[in-house]
Amino acid sequence: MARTTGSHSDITGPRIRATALRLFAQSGYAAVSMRAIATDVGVQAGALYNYTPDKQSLLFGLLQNHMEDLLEAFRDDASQPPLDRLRHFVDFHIRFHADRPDEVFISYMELRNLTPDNFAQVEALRRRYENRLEAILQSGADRAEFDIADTKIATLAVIAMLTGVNTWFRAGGRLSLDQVIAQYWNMVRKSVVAG
Amino acid sequence: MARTTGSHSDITGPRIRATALRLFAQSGYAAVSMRAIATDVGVQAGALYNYTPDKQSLLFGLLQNHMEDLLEAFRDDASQPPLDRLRHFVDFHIRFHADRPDEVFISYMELRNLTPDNFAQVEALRRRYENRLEAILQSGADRAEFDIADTKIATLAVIAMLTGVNTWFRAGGRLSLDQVIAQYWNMVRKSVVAG
DNA sequence: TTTGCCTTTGAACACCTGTTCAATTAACGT
DNA sequence: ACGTTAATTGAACAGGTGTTCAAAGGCAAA
Repeated sequence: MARTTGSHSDITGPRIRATALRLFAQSGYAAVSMRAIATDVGVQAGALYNYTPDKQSLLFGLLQNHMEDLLEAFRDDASQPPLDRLRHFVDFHIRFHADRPDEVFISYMELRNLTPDNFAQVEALRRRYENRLEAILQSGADRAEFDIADTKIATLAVIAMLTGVNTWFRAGGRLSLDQVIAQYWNMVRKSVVAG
Repeated sequence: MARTTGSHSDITGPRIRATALRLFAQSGYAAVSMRAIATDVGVQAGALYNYTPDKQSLLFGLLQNHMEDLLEAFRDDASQPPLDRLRHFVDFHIRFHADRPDEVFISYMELRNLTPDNFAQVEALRRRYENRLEAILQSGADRAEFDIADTKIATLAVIAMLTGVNTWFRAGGRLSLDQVIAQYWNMVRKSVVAG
């Protein structure tokens, strides 16, 4: 056999990326072989190389796409009051990440499996996202509406707290996403507003 | 050659565990071969099997030790006011974790490389640690000194926030550990105390 | 100095790794 | 219907994987 019936790059390409994402999240980049991805998709390992130059690019593409989607999806309006902007950030961050558990997971776990160049690119994108939050916190601190000792640390603290939702939240669990967001918003708000 | 001069299990054993810890943290469990560990220690791969039945046990032992050390090191005094107990927790958690970056790292990253049985055991230890914090938050909520919607979520939120310190803190950086702890304590305190 | 134990070597086992490429065949435009 | 292009196979490559074990030799007690 060679080319198989129904085969098409518009179908195989996305399926390879989706499978790689799922398997990387499940078992880790190093533990997933190209043959395992191929078998799951239903092709031979060689066929993967029509869609990625190598395994590393497959991982990098997934992380890069995720970070770019994240940056593009977040809309901030600097003309709004800082507290409103912060609430929007908390709501957006939890919702966006809850929708993409696998992407979020590999974005944190597989960074060290990127080549130095690829790592630097993904890291730059993440820094840009963090800066968006820091700008909000800084704006609130400037107007004395927030009481924050160090905006850099507060940024990292808030993001770590919010992203932590992904380690335990499952749709259909004890709490709805709205309830979760409400409580996290309460905690974030109280932790930064001026007394 | 067979047995080498100066070889002794009291020396080789700890060195193997220390090397495994460092390499697992650096590159990930799946990416580190037994031969890589052996080479770093200065022995042949076969020698490792005098000290561990297999690679999996090497990882499990490291995680189990870390969690048991953590549980044993944390001292809580239920007769103290909740706010004092919480401050002690924040201080302890950040300090203990800052001292053991590699252990903390693999405890979060390599959980999925444990067999189901080993995973369950480590997870149980972690749950016990989380319960210690939840008891503090619950105690404060019971006395209306804390305002917390759901203590389970608040527990996870606080731990995620505090453990996040390890992703960026490096001794000798812009801020001292004391400064970091002070700011995190501020944020945690404000996020849970009753208004 | 001899004896027996402890520790390590080094080779071997069976199998898996990422990647390449000529051959083969389906799909598509004319 | 034909010719071109796109997609896939399947074998091959060179090397790496965790693990086992007989043989070897340093070590400590008698």
